[in-house]
Amino acid sequence: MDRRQQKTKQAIFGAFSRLLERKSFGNITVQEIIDEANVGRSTFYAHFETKDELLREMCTDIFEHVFSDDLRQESNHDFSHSDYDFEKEITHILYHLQSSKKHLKGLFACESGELFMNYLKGYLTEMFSGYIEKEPHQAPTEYLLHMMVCSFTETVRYWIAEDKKYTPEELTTYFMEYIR
Amino acid sequence: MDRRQQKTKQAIFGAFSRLLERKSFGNITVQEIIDEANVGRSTFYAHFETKDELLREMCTDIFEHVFSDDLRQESNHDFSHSDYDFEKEITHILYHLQSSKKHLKGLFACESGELFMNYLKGYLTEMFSGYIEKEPHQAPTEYLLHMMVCSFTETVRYWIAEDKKYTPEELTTYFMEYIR
DNA sequence: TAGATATCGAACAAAGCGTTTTGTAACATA
DNA sequence: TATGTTACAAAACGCTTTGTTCGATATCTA
Repeated sequence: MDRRQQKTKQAIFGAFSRLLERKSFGNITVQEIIDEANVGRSTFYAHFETKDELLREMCTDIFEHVFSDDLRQESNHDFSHSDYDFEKEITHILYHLQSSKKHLKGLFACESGELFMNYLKGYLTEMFSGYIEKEPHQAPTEYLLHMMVCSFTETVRYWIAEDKKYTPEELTTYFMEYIR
Repeated sequence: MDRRQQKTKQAIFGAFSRLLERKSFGNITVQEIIDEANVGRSTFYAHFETKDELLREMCTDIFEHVFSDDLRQESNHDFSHSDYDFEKEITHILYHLQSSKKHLKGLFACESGELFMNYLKGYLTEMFSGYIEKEPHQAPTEYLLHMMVCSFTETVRYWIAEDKKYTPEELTTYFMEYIR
């Protein structure tokens, strides 16, 4: 890929990410993005059809980067016999997320987070479904799965948004204690 | 208040709510709202300065309606000795929410939900803080509070979004089981 | 009924969007 | 190093949406 294209794309991603930290997605204009990124108008549209497309692409980029090696394992998650494996996987994911913290902050902070969140939730739903049903419960499995997935994304949100200084291991402990 | 104003405001609230069920807040135009509500352009702007203002006003309306009697109690929530009271309060809130289901669906369904969610979370944070610290725990209290609040809003979202046919009592049971 | 006021409808400027064009600079390659 | 290719900046464009204004009309209140 052309060096110029890389630079432009990175400039736009960076600018967009920075803007997302202080404004909601809906209130950010293309003009602001290209001003912040210092690229021409036509250049922006050469790379992205729309603002939504930019968001989508940034999300997939990050998601694929964060979960690339996990996805390669063909995600055969079966935690039915081992709490330890489950915890290890959680910590593993948190490490990945930590390394992408810079861009994630904007994505988790505001309304636009929905999109990346949905990627994450899709992945987690599959992963967590192996962990459920270990103990008998009244609530529908579907409900518990939904709640566990949301609890995890909210844990991450709590962690990222306020720059909480916990290690992935600490956070895993807290999370496991919460969902018991 | 003038009967015409009431009718107009209700027409706009209704139209907006219906649109929110099928489109995200950012993609709804004022034109669509006034077409759906069947009111003139100038009329809309006579009532609301902007689209965001409409959202804000609808949220406060619903929130105040749902929690009006609870708020009057000066919210002296102290559940330190009684799980029963806590459960009763939860069920109570769910009943209120159920009665406003129509408008809430749009607010919970999409990106715009953030605003109403934040009202709700503010209220719940105060309420839940009395329930925490009953058992010793490793995780920071702040974290647990955040998680409990989010768990509740997610429970409601799960309930509303998919028109799950649980009674407030059933849902309370599930929620209490989850947060234990 | 009379006076007040909410609404309608149309027209308007301003801002944002997405496209197109032209000239220039950075690139890959031979 | 020379050459063709590609990405970029800048400006102009038509279009959509926004938010305002104004006079005419319908509907309220008292």
